[in-house]
Amino acid sequence: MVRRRKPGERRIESLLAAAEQVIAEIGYDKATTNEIAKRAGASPGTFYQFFPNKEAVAIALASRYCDELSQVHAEALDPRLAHSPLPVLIDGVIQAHVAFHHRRPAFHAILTAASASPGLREALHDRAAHLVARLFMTRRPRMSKERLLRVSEITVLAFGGVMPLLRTNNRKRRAAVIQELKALLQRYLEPVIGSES
Amino acid sequence: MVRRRKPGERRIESLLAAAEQVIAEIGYDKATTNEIAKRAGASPGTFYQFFPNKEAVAIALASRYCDELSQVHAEALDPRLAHSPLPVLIDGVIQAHVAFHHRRPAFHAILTAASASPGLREALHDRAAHLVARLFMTRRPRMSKERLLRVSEITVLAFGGVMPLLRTNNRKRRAAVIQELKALLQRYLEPVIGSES
Amino acid sequence: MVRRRKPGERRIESLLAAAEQVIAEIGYDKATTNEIAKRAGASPGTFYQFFPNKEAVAIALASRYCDELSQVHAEALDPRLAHSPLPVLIDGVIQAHVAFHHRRPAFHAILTAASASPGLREALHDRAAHLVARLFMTRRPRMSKERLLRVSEITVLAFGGVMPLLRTNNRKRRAAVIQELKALLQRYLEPVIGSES
Amino acid sequence: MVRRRKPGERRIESLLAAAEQVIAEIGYDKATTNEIAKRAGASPGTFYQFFPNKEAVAIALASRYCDELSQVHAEALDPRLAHSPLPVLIDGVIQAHVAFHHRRPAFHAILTAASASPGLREALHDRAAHLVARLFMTRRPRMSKERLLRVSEITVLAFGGVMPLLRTNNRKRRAAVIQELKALLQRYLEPVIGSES
DNA sequence: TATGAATGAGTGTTCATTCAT
DNA sequence: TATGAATGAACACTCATTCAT
Repeated sequence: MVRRRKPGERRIESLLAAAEQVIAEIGYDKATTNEIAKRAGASPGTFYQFFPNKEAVAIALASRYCDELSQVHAEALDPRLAHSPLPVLIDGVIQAHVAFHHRRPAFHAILTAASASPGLREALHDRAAHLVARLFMTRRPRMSKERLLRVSEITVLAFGGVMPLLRTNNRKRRAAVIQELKALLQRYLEPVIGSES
Repeated sequence: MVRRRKPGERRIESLLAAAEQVIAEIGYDKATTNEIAKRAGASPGTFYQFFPNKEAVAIALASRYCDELSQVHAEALDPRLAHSPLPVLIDGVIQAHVAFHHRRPAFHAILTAASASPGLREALHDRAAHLVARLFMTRRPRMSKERLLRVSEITVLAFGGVMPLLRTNNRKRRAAVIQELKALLQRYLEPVIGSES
Repeated sequence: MVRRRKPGERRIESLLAAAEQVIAEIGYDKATTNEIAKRAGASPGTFYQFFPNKEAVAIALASRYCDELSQVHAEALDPRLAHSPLPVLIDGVIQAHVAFHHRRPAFHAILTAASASPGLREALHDRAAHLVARLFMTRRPRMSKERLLRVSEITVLAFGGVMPLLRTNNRKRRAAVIQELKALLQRYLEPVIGSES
Repeated sequence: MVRRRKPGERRIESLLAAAEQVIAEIGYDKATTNEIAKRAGASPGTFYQFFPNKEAVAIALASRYCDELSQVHAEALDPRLAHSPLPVLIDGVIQAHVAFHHRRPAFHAILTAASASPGLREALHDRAAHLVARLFMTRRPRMSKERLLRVSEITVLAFGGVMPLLRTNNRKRRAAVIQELKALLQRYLEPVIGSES
C-alpha cells in the first residue's frame, strides 16, 4: 500500500528540483530564490517556509548529492568490484561519477560556489573526500588514514577540476576526455592502492 | 630613456591592481565595480571609461596572468630544463605555478568564476592549455596536436582543481599537498611526455 | 462549583497570554501574529478565528488591562483611601500603577503603539482617563467634569510618559524616579483635588 | 555673496524633509525608505548614498531637532528670561516647545520609536534631558547634577507624554491642555528651581 | 578626461492574512 | 473548529551602469 508523500515533502521535492534546474542553468550566485520558487510553482514565502535562506537549498541539494554518491560508492564497495584490479575499479567508479555529474549538473555549480561558503564546503568537499577515503581504505586498511585522506582530497578535487570539460556535446571529445581522466587517476592511484596489502 | 606611461595607462594599471585586490579578497561575484574604482582612487565613471563592464576587467586580468604564465613557461622552455628528465621538469613547472598562484590569488578566483562566462573561459582555460601544450610539444614534436592539447587541458584543470587545498596556512599540509600534486602530474604525464621522441 | 470554561475561551486566553508575552518582549510593531499563535500552541488560522486582525489582539489586551486598572481604582475608591489626604492617596495610587506596569510590561508597549492607531487609542487612553476622572470626582463632585477629564488625561499621559524610566534595573534609580513621579503628580493635583469640597 | 549649497547637501535636505513628512504622517515604523526617496524625488539608491540605513535618517532628523531645541534653550538662557520668575520662564519655554512640536510633528513620532532603538534613544532622550538640565543649572548652580538630571528627565518625558493631546485641531482644547501642562511643570519645578540660590 | 550623483530593476527575506482540507 | 501550507505585496538594501557637469 503505497502512500502519497505528505504535501510538505512534495513541496520540498519540487523546490529542490527547481533549485537544481536554476542553479545548473545559471550557477548558484546568479540563481534567485524568487526564480526557484516560481519555477517550483510556489511563492517566495513558500520557499522560506521550507528553507531558512538561499544557502540552505544548496546545502540540501549538496546533501542529497552526497547521499547519491554514497550509493555509488556502496556499489563500488561490493566485494567483487572493490577488490578487482585497480583499472577495473577506477573505470567503474569514474564511469559512475561521470554519469552522476551528467545527471546532476547542479552538483558542479554548487561545488564551485562552495569555496565561498563554509557551510557548503563542509557539506560537499569534506564529505566527498571521506567517501572516497573509505573506498580506498577497504583496499589498504593498514595505510595511514591521514595519507589516504589527502590522496582522496586530491583525487576529488582533480576530478572536479576536469569536470567542465565534459560540458561539451561533442561525443567523441567527451569520450576522449573521459579516457584521459581515467588515465590520470589510474596512474596516480596505482602506486597508492593498486595492489591490496 | 624611460618614458612616463600615458596617464590612461596609469589609470588602467591602478584599476587592474585594485580589481586584483578586491577579487582576491572576496571573489569575482561579490566584487563590485564601485569598490574597485574606489580602491583605485577613481570614480565609477572612470572605471567605465576603461572597461565596458565588470567582466572586462576580469578578462583583462586573466590576459595579464596568461602573459605572466607565458613568461613562466618561456623559462621552462629553456633547453636545459625543457629537455631534462620529466621529474625535474614537472618539479620546476609546478613549483613555478604554485608560486604564481600564491603571488596572484585573484587568478584562481577568476578561474573559478570563469565556468559561468564564455568570455572568461576563453581568455583563461584555453590560453593556459595552449601554453602547456606548447611546452609539451617541444618534448614530443611528433605527437598529434589534438592529443597534446587534450592532455594539456586535463593537466591545467586538474591542477586548478587542487589549488584550493593550498589556501591553508599549515606549512606541513601545504608541502604534502604539493608533493601529491607532483606525483599526480608526473605519473599522468610520464607515459605521454616522459621520454623525448 | 467551578465551571470549565468553554474551549473557545481557553483558546482566547492562551492567545492573549502569548500576545502579551511577545509584545512585552519585542514591542507591538515587531510582534508577529504567527509568533503569537505559535507561542499559544495554535496555528495562524486559529488566531484569525478569534481575532479579525493583529490590532484586535492588542485592543483586547488593552481592554483587559483597563479592567484590571479599574480594579486598582476600585480599591482606591474605598472610602478610607479615597478621602484620605492627597499625599496618601497619590502615594497609594502611584504605587499600585507602578506595580501594574511592572506586572504587565505589554501595557506600556501597547500604550506606545497606540499613538498610531485610533482604535487602540480609544481603548486605552480614553478609558484610562475616565477611570482616573471618576476617582477624582469622588473628591470633587462639584467640579466641572470637563476640567476633571482634562486633568485626568494630563495625569495619565504624564505618568505614561515617565514609565520608560522605570525599565532600569538599578533599584536606587527606580526609587528616585518613583519619588519624583509622586512629587510631580502631588504638586500638580494638590490645588485641584487636594482638599475635598 | 551667497553660494548655492552643494548638490549633495540639497539632496540630503530634500531627503530629510521627505523623511520628516512621511514619518510625521505614518510613524517611523511604517515609513519606508522607498517612499521617503520617492517623496524626495529620488530613487532608493540615492537614499542609501546619503544614509547607511533607515535608522540613520531618523537619527539625523533627531540630531537636527536637538539642535533646534538647543537654539530654543539658548534663547531661554538669555539672562532676562533665565533669571525671571519661574512662571515666566516655564511659560516661555513651554510655549516654545509646543510651537516646536507643532512645527516638527515628526519629532514626537521619532521620540516614540526611540524606545526600541538604542541609537535613537541616545540621540534624543538623553540629549534633550541634558539640554533641560543645563537650563536648570543656570538657576541652581549648586544643586547636585544628579538630581537636576533626574528632574530634567522627568520633565522631558512627562512633557513628551502629554504631547499627543495637542494633536487636536480644537483650538479651545489645545489652549486648555497647554494651560494644564504649564501648571503641571510649574508646580513640579517650583520647589526645585523656583527661586535662585 | 574625470567625476560622482543618480538610477532602478532586482536581491533575499518577512509577515499579515487566507482557505482548502 | 482547527490546521498549516500557501500567498504575494512589500520591505530594507545593493550595484552595474549612465550621464550631466
